[in-house]
Amino acid sequence: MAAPSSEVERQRDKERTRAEILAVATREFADKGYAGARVDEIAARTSTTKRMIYYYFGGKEQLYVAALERAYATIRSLEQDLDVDHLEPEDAIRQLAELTFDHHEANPDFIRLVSIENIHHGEHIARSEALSGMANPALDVLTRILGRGREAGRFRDDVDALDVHMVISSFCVFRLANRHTFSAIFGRDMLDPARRAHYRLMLGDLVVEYLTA
Amino acid sequence: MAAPSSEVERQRDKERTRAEILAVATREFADKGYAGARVDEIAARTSTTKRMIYYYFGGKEQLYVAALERAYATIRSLEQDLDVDHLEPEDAIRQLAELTFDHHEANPDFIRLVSIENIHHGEHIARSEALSGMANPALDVLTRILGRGREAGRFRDDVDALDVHMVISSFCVFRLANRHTFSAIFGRDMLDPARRAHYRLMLGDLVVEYLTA
DNA sequence: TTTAATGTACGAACTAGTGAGTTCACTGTA
DNA sequence: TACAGTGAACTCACTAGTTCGTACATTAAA
Repeated sequence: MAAPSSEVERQRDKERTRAEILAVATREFADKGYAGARVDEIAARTSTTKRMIYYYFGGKEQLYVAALERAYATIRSLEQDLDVDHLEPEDAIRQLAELTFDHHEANPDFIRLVSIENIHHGEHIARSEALSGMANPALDVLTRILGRGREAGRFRDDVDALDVHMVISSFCVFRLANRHTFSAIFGRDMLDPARRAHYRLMLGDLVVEYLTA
Repeated sequence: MAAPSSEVERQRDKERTRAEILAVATREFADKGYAGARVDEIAARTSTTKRMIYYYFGGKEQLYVAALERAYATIRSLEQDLDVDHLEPEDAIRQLAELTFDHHEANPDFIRLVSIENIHHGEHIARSEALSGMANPALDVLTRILGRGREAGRFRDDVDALDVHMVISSFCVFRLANRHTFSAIFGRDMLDPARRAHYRLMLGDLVVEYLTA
């Protein structure tokens, strides 16, 4: 048979097992919340057993923190490839906002994990060294864009990068995180594909009009 | 002794007991989430017993729904006394936004319950007749303001009241719902009283500049 | 052969919910 | 006015089922 000595088709694979547990746990925690998620359920959805969860992660809480850390790391790495320094400040802001819009929409589990972590008063993220120090690359980009816009006299100067980031995040996060109650009360699905372009444009207009006022 | 026949100091009081359970349950669910909240803990924090929770509400889930319904009703009643029809559209919008800002800040438990309900995919709110139909009075006000602004040629016409409501809610909800992770990652407390006026003004500017662009 | 990785079975603690009985306020009746 | 009757409000103790975590045995790989 084919190469049994190489990396192909290993039955016992530390990384593979860890990664599978983490992926399943992320889905489960994002779906049910920390208290609502069940370790036995997570184990059942993997090809391994509950014993392995405790072997690799130590316990339910550490598994949750690991899932949270991985989710943040994923989003951060996506933000890395953001190159808008060659654009006009208005266009750069717009592109940054739209990238955030796209990332959030493409990663609903991340949004849900963040909501869940906030329900728990951010106690885990505050304790995690990997997360509490993790800077946001998008913020540096934003700082540069704002600086260029202000120098050119085109942007207002009573807000900083974090304020603008907050506005963009608010919009993108709300659209995902609160869609269920919003839909139940107002009968409008904020994630309806037919409305996507409208919201995306709206966010860009919102931020740019505010900054250039 | 004084009037034993009147309403004073009743030991057995249906309404009082129900209300106390509901108040404690609201705090507990808002604090721990649905799955994280403990019926025994809720009972312990009341002056009555767990049996009474089942006697009056039927079960944990019905208690949660009752707490959610009461929270929404409270917010809606606050929105009732909103009279801005005499103001210029720009000022009216600003005042509406600031009222929402104030209400959300004053009712963190409501925001948390909504977050929690969204984690549960809004399954309870969708089933609740009391909630799924409950219209938002602020939305009617908003519709009128937008109409006046558009007629006067001062507001853009590519957004409806629900879109504007969404922007305002996004900002106000995010500031409360995500403050823990935001603070852990960026080191800025969005609820710092010193920054309150700045955010309040920022929200008004944001919406007005967008609408009048 | 040694050790890392894995599976099975189990237990201690917790948790939602209930069965059964008690107390209290009030009402009609003698 | 005394009092038995009644139903709502309430207490206590218990159980059936769940859930996290682990002891112990086993297997594959180095």
